[in-house]
Amino acid sequence: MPSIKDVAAESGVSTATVSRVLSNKPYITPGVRDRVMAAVQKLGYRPNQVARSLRSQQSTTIGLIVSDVCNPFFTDVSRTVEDCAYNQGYSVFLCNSDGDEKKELKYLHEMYDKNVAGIIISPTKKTCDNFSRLDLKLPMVVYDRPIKGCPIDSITIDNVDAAYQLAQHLVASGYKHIAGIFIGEATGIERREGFEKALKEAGFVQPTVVITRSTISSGYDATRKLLTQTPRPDAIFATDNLVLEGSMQAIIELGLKIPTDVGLVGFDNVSWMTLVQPPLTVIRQPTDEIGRMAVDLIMRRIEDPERPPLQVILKSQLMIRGSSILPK
Amino acid sequence: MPSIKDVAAESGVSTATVSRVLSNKPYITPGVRDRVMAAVQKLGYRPNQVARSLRSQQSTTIGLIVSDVCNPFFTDVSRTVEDCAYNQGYSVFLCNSDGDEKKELKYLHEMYDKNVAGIIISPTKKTCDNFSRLDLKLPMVVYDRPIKGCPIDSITIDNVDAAYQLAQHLVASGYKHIAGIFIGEATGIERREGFEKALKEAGFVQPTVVITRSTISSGYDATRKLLTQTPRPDAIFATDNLVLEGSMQAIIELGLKIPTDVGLVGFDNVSWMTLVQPPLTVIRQPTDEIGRMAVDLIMRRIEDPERPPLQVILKSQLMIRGSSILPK
DNA sequence: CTGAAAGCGCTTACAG
DNA sequence: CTGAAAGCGCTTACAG
Repeated sequence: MPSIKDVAAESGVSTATVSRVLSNKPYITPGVRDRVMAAVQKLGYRPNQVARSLRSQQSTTIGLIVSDVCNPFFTDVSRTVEDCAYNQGYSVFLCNSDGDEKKELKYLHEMYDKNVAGIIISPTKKTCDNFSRLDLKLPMVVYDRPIKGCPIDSITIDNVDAAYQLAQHLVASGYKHIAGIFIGEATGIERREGFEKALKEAGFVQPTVVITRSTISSGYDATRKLLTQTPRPDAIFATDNLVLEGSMQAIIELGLKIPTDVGLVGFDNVSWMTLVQPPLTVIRQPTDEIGRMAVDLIMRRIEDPERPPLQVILKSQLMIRGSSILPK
Repeated sequence: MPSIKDVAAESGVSTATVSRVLSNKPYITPGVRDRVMAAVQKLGYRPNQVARSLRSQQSTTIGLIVSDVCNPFFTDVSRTVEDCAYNQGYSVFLCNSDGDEKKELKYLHEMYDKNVAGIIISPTKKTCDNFSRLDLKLPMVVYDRPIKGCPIDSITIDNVDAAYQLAQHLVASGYKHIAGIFIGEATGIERREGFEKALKEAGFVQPTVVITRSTISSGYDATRKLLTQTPRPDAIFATDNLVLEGSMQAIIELGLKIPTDVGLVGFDNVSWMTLVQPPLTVIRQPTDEIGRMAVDLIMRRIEDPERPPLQVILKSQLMIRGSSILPK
């Protein structure tokens, strides 16, 4: 592979000049620019990004840490991030933390070592709690989860309010014994808060709450347990699409009917949710907007490390469908 | 951030020795090793991967090109690739080609410029056809799609046979007018071949075949068209999970019943497919095995660029469910 | 077993 | 407007 030296030799200028032409620096004599470009063309020269990155201490890679790209919420966000990054000439490093802070930390360091331009992350609980101690000296944007005590660019939805509305909707539909399945961290805490608020306002003294992990199988287990106890809940509120999927599995297996035996609602609007019978009522998160905004914020942070951090709260949307409507 | 010079100064040895200790090179006096490690610890030194990569012409990054990470087949493969790579000390660069060879080529070059250790790719049609002309001089593993006229490590399933079995199953179930929806490239061609073979053997002279793109909406459109013409097909064979999802949408919208009005089968075993009524009959692809094998092959190729290429063909599995069983 | 020195392929003050 | 030279932070023959 030709290096910048070969291009310099071919076009009869110094490597400095070749570098300047290629970086679109000003003050180049037009004839020189043409000669350099011709040499580049002729040799099929492509600048070595590793050398460029080492020397300039910059790069065109951004790191993206999700808890699990197989969760459709994160899949969608990742896709949008990748698209937007691509449009800005950046590429992305994808890592799954699995909610494991060890893994997350290892990835954060690895990204740092590889000199990424910035990191977009949905952090684990520990990292959320101790964000200020992380101190990676790198442009960072947090999404999906709230960071405490540290001014940083972040993108979230109003989870308390969204959960509140979703639970209110169940109440308004006439369900009397509503159970919620949440995870004990991140968005789970806020969603639980909104859920409990709505139920208390409706006069349900002690709402049933189960804490679990964000997987299909734990949603399944939790739901099975809930629906085989007495009194049996007549509606289930699932904290996210994975738990919701597990819940639906369990309900079907138990031979119960949605929405009459059990109402079912949750978070995340995944395409299969309108294919099942009945279709599922959910809070739709604006995954596109989240991804787009994350790239936007990280780019602006890379450009100006000193600008004041932005806390963006995006609108979510209650999608009412058959799974939560009791026939009169 | 401390550099190797600082560690050398702190431990009273040369940078060469520090480098040797950190790369676990042999012939280090134990006392020296300890002093260096202590200095590393004390300073919190982390080797700069960019510098290391530039100098050694190696790296611990592998590139992964999928057509679209939002397609659950690719999501699953990507996740496994990331996991396996992580276990080997590698991280992954994820890119979506969208089946666009321009984008794909740009990414391939970018990966080359960033000095990745190797690339795992499900190539576009054009790249499949002209693989030998690509000539990136980089370890490569191809998956999902067949490469012609070029010995290269690859991982596929026997799509012709899988489709043959799936179509045979429809025939055996008693469907008489079976239509197939395929894409005009990649796996679509082979799946169509197996489909047509089974139908011809069953005496269906001219099987109905529609060519489309691999998206939910094009599956939807194709199915709507098929099911509103006369004679109406009594079964639909969808080339992948996205087309299958669109098909199901269309069938529901038209008010037709599966499996009685229309049988429905396809490729890819996605978790929602057992949640819908009736659950869908599909060919399950071993996404885990594919991802694991891809990383395995790329590692072995990185280790030994000269080893003879392997063409791995993995077993798929016919999962018979309610969507293709006509009641007697 | 260890160090001095060259060099990976660029960019960037500095000088002219 | 351009070039000579230094240097980003490592690794690696080479010599001892």
